[in-house]
Amino acid sequence: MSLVVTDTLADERVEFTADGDVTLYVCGLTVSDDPHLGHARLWFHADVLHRWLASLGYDVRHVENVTNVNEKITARVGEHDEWTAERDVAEAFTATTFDAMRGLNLKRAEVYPRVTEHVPEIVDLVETLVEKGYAYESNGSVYFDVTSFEGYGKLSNQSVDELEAQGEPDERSEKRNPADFALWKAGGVSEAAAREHAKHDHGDETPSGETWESPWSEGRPGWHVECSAMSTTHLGDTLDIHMGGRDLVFPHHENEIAQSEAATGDRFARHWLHVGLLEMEGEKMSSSIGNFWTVPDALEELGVNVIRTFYAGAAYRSEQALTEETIAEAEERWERFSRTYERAVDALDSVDARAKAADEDLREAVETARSDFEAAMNDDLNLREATAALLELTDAVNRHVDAVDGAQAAADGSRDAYDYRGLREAVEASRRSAATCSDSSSTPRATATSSWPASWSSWFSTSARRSVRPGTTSAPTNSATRSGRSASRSKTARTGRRIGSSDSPRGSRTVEETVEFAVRWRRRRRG
RNA sequence: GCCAAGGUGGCAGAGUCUGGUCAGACGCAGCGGCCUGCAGAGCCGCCCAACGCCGGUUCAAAUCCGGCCCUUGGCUCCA
Repeated sequence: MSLVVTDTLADERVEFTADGDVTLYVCGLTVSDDPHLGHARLWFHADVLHRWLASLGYDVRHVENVTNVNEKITARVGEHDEWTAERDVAEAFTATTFDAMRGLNLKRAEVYPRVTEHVPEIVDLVETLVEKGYAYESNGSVYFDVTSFEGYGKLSNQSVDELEAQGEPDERSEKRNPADFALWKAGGVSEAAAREHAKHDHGDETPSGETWESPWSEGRPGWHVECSAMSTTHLGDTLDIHMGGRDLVFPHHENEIAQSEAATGDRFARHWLHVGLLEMEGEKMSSSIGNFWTVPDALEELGVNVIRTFYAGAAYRSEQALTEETIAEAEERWERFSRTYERAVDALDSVDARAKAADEDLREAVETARSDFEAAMNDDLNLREATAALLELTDAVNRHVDAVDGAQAAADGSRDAYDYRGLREAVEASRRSAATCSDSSSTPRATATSSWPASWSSWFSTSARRSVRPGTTSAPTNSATRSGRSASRSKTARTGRRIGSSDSPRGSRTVEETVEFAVRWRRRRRG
């Protein structure tokens, strides 16, 4: 059985094939703010894809860019005393981004390239495009001529004619066509742009950002070119998979295809995977809308286990709703996994676990779960279905342990036995099904019980044990106590949860307050 | 207006490619039972019945075709 994925460019489900190794490029973050759960949704699904491909035997070469040149970053220069330049701001948010990724237990990419370290490659790429006649210089800036690239619009199904008709003709524009896009922009960040994105008052000194020398002008890289330059540098001309948020299909990814394929003459990406948006009250979670929940805050509040379980509740290509209810569901699911895990471990370790005891129901459930899980994952990484398969297995494990416990408790004093092999196979099946390695340090008990904790929890977390018995975990992170508290938290205590970055200018808000904010914002926006 | 993704039960969310097994998965919420001193957890059952609307194709449509309505994202700057 092989993996099938939904490919945006082909506009259909296609069988994924590659020989030996897979090059995976994930369209990463612009580090102008704390990462939020919307960003993390992409990271999580890229992580699962990475793990699943590895389990299928591929050597995954995963690259994820860090865009650290942007006017939104520049706009925040001066917000704190130590933020004296664009790089300072970018470094601060790169650090919080990496912390967040670490906290979410993501497998590391091979490299996280930064724009600032790839300006020569970007200049090379732009020069190639100019030489080949796909780009032109205008007042020190360089633009890509969309009419020169035959396939322009093929990813987003737009025609150049339509795009041209939509654009506002501007006599003063440096562009030949309204739909052309910048590859190199002369000068620094404009005052208007710096002001628009600023969260504080610049006073007399409006920051203009870093600039670099180029054959055309001292200026800044264009808006889509960094992904082309960095992916090509690290993974070659043709990527196996290019992954990103659905909101980036146009123009970002469309432009990446145009400039990359025009420059190399080769296909840019064999497969395009787009992750659906995370919605909050019907709108996408977005820094600019303000309806966001930062990853650090969510980790603090929910713990990594619940967050990953939440993401596993919907397929990558679907949109997903973040509400009190959907979070509560993830908490319930995670706690259910954890409890069942505890019971299975206790039963396996018990003196009443016998190799000769056999529970056909359990063993059949193991087989079913194993094949259902694999089928679901291969079917376009259907995580909700895959999770369902594991939950069916928890049913069977609980049935088995219940039955034995029931017999033990019977007044007749008989001694019934746990199906050691069945339970152990549940462990093994889960491991093979999930086929992922755990990055976590193992507790002694986890080692003794083979890989169940590693496999089950690896989809969701670092260690299943934390959630139930925080005291026994060997990993000294605060998510241990966090999860432990979460397990015992009453339902009423869940309401009124604070969301939003606590140190953001907006301050901390409840869900209700954020929703109110979003509604007001939308009204204002639509006049 | 244009392009894209969607509109499935109280919620959430699979299924739509390859029409029938889909009155329908898994989970949450709700109800009942078992278990338990009680509760929780766990197990079993129920939840009396959902495929945006209209038309078409077909023996048969959530699934194909056409039209319409609605939601979200993108289409200006910016990555």
